[in-house]
Amino acid sequence: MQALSTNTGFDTARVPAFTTIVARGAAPRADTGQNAARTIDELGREATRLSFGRNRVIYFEGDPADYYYRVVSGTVRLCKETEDGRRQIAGFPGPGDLFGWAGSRHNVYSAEAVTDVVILRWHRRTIEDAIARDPDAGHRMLSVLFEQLAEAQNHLLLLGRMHADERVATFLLSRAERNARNGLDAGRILLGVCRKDIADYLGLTVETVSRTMHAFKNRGVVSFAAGEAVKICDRPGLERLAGGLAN
Amino acid sequence: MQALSTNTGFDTARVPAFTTIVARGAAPRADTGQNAARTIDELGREATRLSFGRNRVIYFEGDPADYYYRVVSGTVRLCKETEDGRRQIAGFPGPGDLFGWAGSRHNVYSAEAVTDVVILRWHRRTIEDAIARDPDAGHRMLSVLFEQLAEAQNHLLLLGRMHADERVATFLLSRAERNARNGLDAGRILLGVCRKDIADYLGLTVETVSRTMHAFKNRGVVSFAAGEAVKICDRPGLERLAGGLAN
DNA sequence: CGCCAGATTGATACACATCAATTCTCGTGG
DNA sequence: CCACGAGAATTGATGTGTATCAATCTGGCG
Repeated sequence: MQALSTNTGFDTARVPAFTTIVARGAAPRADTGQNAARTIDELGREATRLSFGRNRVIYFEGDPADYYYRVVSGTVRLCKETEDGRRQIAGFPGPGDLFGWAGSRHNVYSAEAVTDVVILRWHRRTIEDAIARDPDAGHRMLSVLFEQLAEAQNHLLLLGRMHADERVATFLLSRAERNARNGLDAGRILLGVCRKDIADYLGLTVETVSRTMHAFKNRGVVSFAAGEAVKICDRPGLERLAGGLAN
Repeated sequence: MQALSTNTGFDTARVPAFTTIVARGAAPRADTGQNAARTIDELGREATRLSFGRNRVIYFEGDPADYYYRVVSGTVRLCKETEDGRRQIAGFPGPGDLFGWAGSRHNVYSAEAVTDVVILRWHRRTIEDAIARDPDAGHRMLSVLFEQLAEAQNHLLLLGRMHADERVATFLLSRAERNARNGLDAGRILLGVCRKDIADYLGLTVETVSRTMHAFKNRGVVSFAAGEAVKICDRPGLERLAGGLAN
């Protein structure tokens, strides 16, 4: 087991060359008071704090999955690509969200920085030790995983059976809800990811995403504001478009 | 906490009317020696043994998710439906596989019996108690979940970005591998589920599944045998069709 | 000001869905 | 043992939602 006594007991040995260690073992931001992440919070001192520039790779699909991560600031994308360039995005972890270590041996997806990001990283063993010490920590880790599994399974229905307009509406609503959870205005969505990322998350093309969003605008369901902001003008309408899958 | 001292300490109070309690707290079949399920095995005595006839519902999407299940025999489907009848299947748990309790509060998917099935059921609290007693049990539960999450994430790429022939080829190979894990002939696939279930798992229609499988047959990649059996004649060919996603 | 990546818009193509018959399979009863 | 029926699977003809290809537009930045 690693040294736990010092305030800054983090290792740098395994940090990939393209990463930069930004901070000492400071406590993670408490911006999202998600109870599910508490276990991780308590391990704040054992975390390595890393930052990645826009579009840098945090880890590759196929790499040994020995670490667990938490986003401090910025947005990450979890993605996977075929040789001929088709890409699927599984999710966009944001501040407070956990990701990584999603398989026994190797990562199933890559993780990349959508924006400049700051993340905390723990070795798998650190988490395992914490669970061994504190049974309650095990429950909380299980909760986190159950939530991620539920999210992935909802995503299956979207990709397998929903039409383009339902997919886009569902995406907009999920973004709005994320805003609400973070105490922001739920009526004004900051997308935070480009059209290509949205398309690859929804299993569509950029053209279809663009057309669908403009169709929503023309119907008066949303309007476009400064920057990448989308304003929800008719939430019930948007929910109807999402087909009752607004979660 | 429930009584643990008796050999047959299972409750019947919450068994839905359409289920039948078949057996006493007998040890589960050790047919699949998957280490990941060991935790559950050790709890065999606390399990309720249930059986369901073909197409009966084990639990509904939206029901409180208080139970965890293990398949003893038969095949289960995890599925979700829109009001207008579109259906997505997330997976087909078979002997030895765990399912259920996949969200904090409520089930995200329904579970139904594809064939006649026998399953073991534990209350969530039983699992939580086991984890509290035995830290190693927590790791094993986490492993199970990580595996399920990885499976779901692979399924995302299939549904979001793969063509019909790639989907079908991937499905056939995954069935073959399951056979191999269970000690059966990996060259002879017993589908065990009807075309509609395959279609809803792959995000296609029955017609497309049928056409694609026959196209494989005409190319000499597979051949059809008695019953629902499919014989793999050209495994490298099938793997090429799957597009390197044969897992 | 001019560059360039990202976004939009339009015209066309195509993979798969949909609709519509058959044909197969297998359990059941005469 | 065979006829029957019903659900499942196959096969064919046609439709359509979204991809693809191809410009054009926009906005941030050196």
